[in-house]
Amino acid sequence: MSLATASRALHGGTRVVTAELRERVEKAARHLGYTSHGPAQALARATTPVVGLIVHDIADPYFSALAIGAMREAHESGLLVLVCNTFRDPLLELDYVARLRAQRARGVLLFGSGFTERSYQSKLHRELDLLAGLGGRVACISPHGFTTDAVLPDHRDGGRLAAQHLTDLGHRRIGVVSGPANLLVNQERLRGFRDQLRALDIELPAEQIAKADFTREGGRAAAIELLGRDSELTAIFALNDVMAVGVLAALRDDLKLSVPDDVSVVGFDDIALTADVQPALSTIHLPLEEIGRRGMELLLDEQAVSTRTVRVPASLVQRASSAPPRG
Amino acid sequence: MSLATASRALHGGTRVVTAELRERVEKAARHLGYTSHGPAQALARATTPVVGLIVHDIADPYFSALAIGAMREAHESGLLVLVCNTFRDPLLELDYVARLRAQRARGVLLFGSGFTERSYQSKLHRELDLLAGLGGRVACISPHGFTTDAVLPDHRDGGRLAAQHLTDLGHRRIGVVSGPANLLVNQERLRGFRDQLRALDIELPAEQIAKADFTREGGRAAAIELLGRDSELTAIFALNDVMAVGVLAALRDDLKLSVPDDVSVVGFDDIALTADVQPALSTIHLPLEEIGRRGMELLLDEQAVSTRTVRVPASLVQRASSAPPRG
DNA sequence: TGACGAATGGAAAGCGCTTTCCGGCCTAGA
DNA sequence: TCTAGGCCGGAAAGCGCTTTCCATTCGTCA
Repeated sequence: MSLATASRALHGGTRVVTAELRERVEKAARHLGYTSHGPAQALARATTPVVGLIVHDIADPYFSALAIGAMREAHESGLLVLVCNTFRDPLLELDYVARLRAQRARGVLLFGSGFTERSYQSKLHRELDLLAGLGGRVACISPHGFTTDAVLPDHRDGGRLAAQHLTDLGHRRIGVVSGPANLLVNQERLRGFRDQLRALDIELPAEQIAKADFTREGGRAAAIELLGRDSELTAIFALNDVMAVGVLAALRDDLKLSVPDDVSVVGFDDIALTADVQPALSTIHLPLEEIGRRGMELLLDEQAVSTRTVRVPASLVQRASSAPPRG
Repeated sequence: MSLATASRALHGGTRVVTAELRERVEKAARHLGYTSHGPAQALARATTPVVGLIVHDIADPYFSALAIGAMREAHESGLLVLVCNTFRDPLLELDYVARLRAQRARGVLLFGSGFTERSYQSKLHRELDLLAGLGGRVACISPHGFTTDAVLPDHRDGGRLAAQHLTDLGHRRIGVVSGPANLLVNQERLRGFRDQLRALDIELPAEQIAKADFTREGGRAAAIELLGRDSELTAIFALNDVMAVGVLAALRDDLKLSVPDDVSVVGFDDIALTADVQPALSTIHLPLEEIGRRGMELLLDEQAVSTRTVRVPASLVQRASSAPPRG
């Protein structure tokens, strides 16, 4: 019996084989402890069963929620997922795209936000173009500064909703804990927030904005700074939940202020456990797992006639951390 | 110029090449937009630059904390990580090991716990043996029912510490929210807890143990059940933090009981945000990221003379959710 | 019963790379 | 000036598979 026959029996492929023969081959394979050689198959078939996922930090609940959605979808298509953790380093991101290309990944799904720097964007774009030239597909979540298939949560409107919520409650002097200024998502969220305030003729001077990285500790430090600069603030909007949790910690542990009595807090993303923190966090909800799933769907759906965009609305979830300002 | 020369220039490999030549080749490669073909390299070199990570649920902070540690280590060795999410399905786990073997992954790192079923264990063991026969390495976190390189957090002692803590506070009637009975980690933690109680002549009747899956909702339902069965319980020990958060939610939202005044709660793992929940959770700390890192270290360190075992101690972190029983 | 077509097994050509082996060139020592 | 030894570039084999192309066999219809 030849290799050709065996290959056909094992994978069907172009031609069908008698059930009896397949049976026989499979038994022999099992008996010999044979395992097909993936790289060789990839070479011969000119395709691999793997896709790449690029995340900034898989330990961040935001990314892991997106990831689980994407992985579920990938699993349903029988694909393996190479998870690339950039540790928020743009250079590493570029490097990973190149490596995924070398691995001939079917596609690359970019999570997290792109950076605003033009040079970064064009470099990344070039890497992705090379990938596409090799037949790889590309999709991303949130804007990355160039056009590809993308799932676009409405960050802008989310920011707007947060402003509306806080102003509806009566807040006028609101601090903002912003993430890194060069992240596109961050910009969008902030822009929506500011637009809404402006529509109501409320000021948002620079002193009321504090920068932090997207971490709990960053949020904590930023909150302390904000209230140090202006103790009259009655509310704080954190541009993501992880930082919002830090803000709550600062208020509770460092500043001994009560939330929402002294200060209201609103976050963004609605990650897991936001309902369980102290106090339960009001936030802008994004269906993260669903977003991840849709992203992978886009990546795997070959019928791309043109660039597709899936818009996902944001919504407000009011919990215990926001209330009308005291007095 | 031949392919051989180019290959040597690009990767060094067995022989060194003039700097000038390398320069020239690299420029040409860049100019042509050349990207090496990973699968072909893998075939020729008989090795791949990828390792596999098997997790039950990457969105669970326990696993994502382990994962980030492992990924950091893998990145330092220039390896790509294939993350396989089993969705807690043992069959899928077996399937993933087989697929990683087919992909000729350098090694497979198993997170999470093994199941107690003998048939599962022997099947998994067989898959892993085949992998090892192909030169792949294997390591795991927590016991899996067979011997490999392993990082073994002291689950037993963690359980013991939890019991000691609660009994030291004066609790005698303690409920336990257990995870699936067929998970080895779960067994170990419970055993340690029970041993310590027994040493103090305290009963732990079956009615004081409620089973749940390892989720927040599971913990919540289990807490309601436990207190329904015995309203005199003064404390609850949840076998992991995710369930403990569910227990807190049940107490707060469903049963309107105060923690720790009415009921004390202790968790296990010390995942992110446990300090931020309401009230801050007393728990058994495990250095998760470090554990993940050590696991990958074991996996990548080829010098394995014999099976290596890294033991990691557990420790108590007392926060606000545990206190002496009322009156 | 003969011949034609369908169906099936096998030989062989690659897929894109690495690496061994060989041959030519250059340097240095006699 | 001649030769031995060291270097370096290139040809070619081979990694393990898939798939095309042929050859063969079988079934069927005239």
